[in-house]
Formats: sequence, C-alpha cells, structure tokens
Amino acid sequence: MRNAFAMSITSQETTVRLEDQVCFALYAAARTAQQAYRPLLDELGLTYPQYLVLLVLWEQDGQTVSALGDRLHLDSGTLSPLLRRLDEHGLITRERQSTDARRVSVHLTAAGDDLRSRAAEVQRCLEGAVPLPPEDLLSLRDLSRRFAGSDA
Amino acid sequence: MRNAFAMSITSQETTVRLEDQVCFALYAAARTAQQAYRPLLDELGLTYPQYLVLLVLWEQDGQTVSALGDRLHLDSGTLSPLLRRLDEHGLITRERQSTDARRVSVHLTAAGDDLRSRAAEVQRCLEGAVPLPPEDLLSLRDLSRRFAGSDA
DNA sequence: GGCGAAAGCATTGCGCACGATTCAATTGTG
DNA sequence: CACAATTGAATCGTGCGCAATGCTTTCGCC
Repeated sequence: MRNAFAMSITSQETTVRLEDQVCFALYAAARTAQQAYRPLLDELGLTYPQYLVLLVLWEQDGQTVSALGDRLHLDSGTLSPLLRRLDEHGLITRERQSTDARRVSVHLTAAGDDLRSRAAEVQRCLEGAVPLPPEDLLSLRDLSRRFAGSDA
Repeated sequence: MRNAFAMSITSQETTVRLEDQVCFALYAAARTAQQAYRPLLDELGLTYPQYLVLLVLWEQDGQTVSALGDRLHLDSGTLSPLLRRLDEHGLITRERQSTDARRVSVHLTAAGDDLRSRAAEVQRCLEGAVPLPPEDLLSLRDLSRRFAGSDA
C-alpha cells in the first residue's frame, strides 16, 4: 500500500526487492539445506525426499501412501514414483491392503531398515556443519513450522 | 554416538523425528510459500522461479545469465531453459554481448515490463494472507538468510 | 602471435513437485 | 440391492533444480 501513489506515476517506482522477500529467503534456505544433505545422502544412494520418506517409515513401518503424504505434505503424484524407485532399490515393498484394496501399505525391507544407523551418522555430520547457534536453529524451525502449518 | 549401545540392541532406538528437523521445516515452508504464490502467478502465466527472475530484471534490466544466477543461487542448467520459456512467452529477449560473445544479456520486453505493476498487486494480496505477525516474518527472513548465506 | 586454461552458456539426464486425469474400490443412500 | 458419490493410488504433462558434459569465446602467459 505504501507505494500506491508512486506506482501510479511510472512503472519504475514499484521496487519489490528480492532480498526483502521472506519467500525467497525460504526458497534459498531450503535449497541450501538440500545441498548440505546431498553429498552425505549420495553415499547412501538416497535423495533428500527419499530420505524423508524413510525417516517417516523408521518411525512407524507399514504406513499407507496417503499417511506418508500427510506427514510430508506430498501427494500421490510425487510419492508414487518416488516409492517405486525406493522399491526398485530394494529398500521398501508395497502391497495392497486386503481389508481395503484401495490402500497401499509401505514396508521397509531389511536393507531399508539397515540404512537407519547409517542415516543417524548423516545427522551427526550435519549438526556440526551448521553455522547458526542452536537457539537460532530452533527459532528458524519453529517459525518455519508456523509459516507452513498455517495452511493445514 | 549417544545411542550407540541401544542401536546395537535393536534398530528401533535411533529415533530421528521428522518434525524436529530444521531442514524439513524449511523444505515444507518453502513449498507452502510457492503454493501461496501459485494461484496469483497463474493469472500472470508465471511460475515462481520465473517471477523471481523478473523481479531481478525489474530491479536492473540487461543482466547476464550468470548475474541472475548469482542473485537467485541458480546455475545455467536451471536458468537457460527457464529464460527460453520467458523468451517464448515474449517477456524477455536474450542477446549475445558484442564485447564478450560468451555472455548473454537478458532484457525485458514491453510486455515483461508491463507485468511489473500487476506483480506489485500480487505482493499486496499475499501480505494480508500471511498468518505470522510482521516481526516474526522479519525474524524468519533473517534467520533463513543467515542459514543460506553461510555457504556463499 | 600461439596455445593451454578458464569463463560463460547451452544441453542432457534424472528426480522431484504439482495439477489434472483416470481407474478401481469402497461408502453412502434410497 | 442398485448406484451415485467419494476415496486412494497411479499416471501424465510441465517446469524446475542440479550434476555432468560439451562448446565457444576469452584470457594468461610465454
């Protein structure tokens, strides 16, 4: 609103600066985070979204596709091919539920379960690499959650 | 290391909870931000990264591909096809510099410049839609910048 | 001037994200 | 029971993101 008058004069006036934008900062920070994970996850043959799926399955095995999607805020259009690749890599299996043949439950294989301890090492490697003090990380996490959780 | 013993008993012990992770919070928040922009940018025929490129060009026209990449933290593998689509949509033109034929400078067309005022409207629509108080948004932006800026 | 190294950009390949659509299976309703 | 509506997952098309590769151009250095 504040530049309403200036905007009416010439299009040169509406300077929306990139660096002022919260959304761009989030966009850049999220990609920075994934880049930090990449070299470590490469050794496990995982992408970051695949790692997140395993994280959810390690918490509780045998969840449905839509349950995974609820946790990760992803739909079947993203998860189905991702799960197919995890299946092809031998980390999970998928099977239609007998009680409701619409649902597909996702289960870890032994190989998928074995990655858990190696993934814990990934976490330890990254904890030391973050340049922000712990209290700022907590603030960043909580603010991000509130930002994202608002639409849920 | 703290769960090394427990880990040797059963793999159930290394619980890295998804919701505790800063990186997942950033990942989810960044996608939430893009989803907030999407319906508004759809009316302009833009994606969010395309909008960011135009934002940079509205600040200063005629920048090179690598200059845009520096601002947005994107490489030519991402920008080249994105710029080609903006070109095909008639919003920008690209031309090799005569002084240095390696460089390609990107210029707004009249149509690209006209989008500027409509984009300002997008900003105003979103400002009211964000559920966080302004001071929290500033905190989120600055923490995100520090998180991302550390690797620069 | 010649020539190897580096810069700048384009292309390719793969894996997300997401809207839209499709399809089977289930649920709800009369 | 019939049948319309809904649900759950898969598929498709488009557009990022990014590593790897290739190619032209420029620069550095002799």
